[in-house]
Amino acid sequence: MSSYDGRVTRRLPADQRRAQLLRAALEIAEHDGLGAVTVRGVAERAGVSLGVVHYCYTDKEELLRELIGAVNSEVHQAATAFVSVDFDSGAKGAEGLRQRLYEAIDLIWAVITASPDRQLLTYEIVSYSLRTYGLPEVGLARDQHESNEAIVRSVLERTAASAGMRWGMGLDEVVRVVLSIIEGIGLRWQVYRDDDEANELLHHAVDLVVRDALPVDGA
Amino acid sequence: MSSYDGRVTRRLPADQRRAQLLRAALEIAEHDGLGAVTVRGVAERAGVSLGVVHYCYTDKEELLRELIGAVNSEVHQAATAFVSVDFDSGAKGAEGLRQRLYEAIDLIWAVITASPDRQLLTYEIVSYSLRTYGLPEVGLARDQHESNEAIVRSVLERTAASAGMRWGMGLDEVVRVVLSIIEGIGLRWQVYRDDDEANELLHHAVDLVVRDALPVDGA
DNA sequence: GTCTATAGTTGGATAGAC
DNA sequence: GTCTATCCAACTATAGAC
Repeated sequence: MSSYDGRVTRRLPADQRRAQLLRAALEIAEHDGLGAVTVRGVAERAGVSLGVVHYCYTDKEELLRELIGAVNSEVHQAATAFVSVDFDSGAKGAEGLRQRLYEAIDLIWAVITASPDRQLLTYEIVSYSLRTYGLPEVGLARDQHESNEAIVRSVLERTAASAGMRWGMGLDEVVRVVLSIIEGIGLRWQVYRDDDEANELLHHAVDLVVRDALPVDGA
Repeated sequence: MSSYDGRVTRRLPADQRRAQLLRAALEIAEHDGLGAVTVRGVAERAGVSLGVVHYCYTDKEELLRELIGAVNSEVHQAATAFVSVDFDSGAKGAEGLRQRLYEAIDLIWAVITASPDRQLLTYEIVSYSLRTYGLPEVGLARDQHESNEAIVRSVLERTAASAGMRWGMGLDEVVRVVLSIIEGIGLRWQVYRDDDEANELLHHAVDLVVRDALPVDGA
């Protein structure tokens, strides 16, 4: 028996099987949507028999839960990678801040649009979590938002500091507003797939937000 | 045979059956998600035999297509109703504009949060349209956005005019940015369901946007 | 023209083989 | 410990009854 990528994989230890199955599930979810993930489909894609999936995962829900966890973990990883990006160079003042934010937003946007299907999947995860577990336990959906919030916070904090500015409405508030704007533009982009428009909107958004920044006392 | 609401409905003309079935489908979609809509479930909820659904709708896809159309049509109706809301009274200038926008955003937000499940359904419709029909024909998903865009445009146009202001970055651009902000905050609200936070974010967003407004020449 | 009874497919889960 | 063969439920769709 051989898996979809040609490797012969008879009798693998459960740990490696789980990883292989998870990868197959992720590919299906990304390509055809979370709703298209079936136990049978995952087995087929991984080139194993149906029961193998149920040997590695007690039921479908556990598989999906792990799938969502994997997506969140990748989002989190991308977020932490972002913290090491440098925004220290450039002019001081509002104009310097604007330039830094343009740069940052271009980077963030590049990550988002690199995989539209993956991005769409994250929206589906939100729906799924809300519909399946309800409000009490939407933790799965929140993890994503918190990672994204960390990126935005890091960017807004450091760009402002290095430009000698501070946020008028308070860091937490700007962070949430900016994150919402990005998410909203992301949603709109899913529907229209107009890269130029999205880029324009993001820059307009930066322009609006920069107006909230004030010089730090004594700068 | 009696339907779920108690009315006896044997041998109804197809038109009325279609309407009844559509309503049942909508209720299921709203309550349990678009993915939970099954031909059987719709039949059961409407209190009719399974085949009746297939007599009224050739297949499940046609039913879903009509369901989405119905949702879009309701969104559109809500949008047009909004055009008759009056923003003509109040002070001139930036402060007057801000007050008008607060008022308008509160109204819009009330509509959105009146039915969270319905709101979540609209996100699911976007995913479904994209996954099922692909980019070539996402018209179904775009209809919603266009209705919403019409509301926002109408509001921004009239509030500014009546406050004697104009939009610095151009009406089309502000409209798209504001719509994106609202959608983004809506998405965030789905995850956190924090009414106070959402309200605060919306007001912050208004504050940012108002800074873009300029007095009209000769005002 | 409207609805019932039936068929065929796909899905999740398990008992038992190796 | 790992996988195969089998089961049963739920789904979409149709043929034919009234």
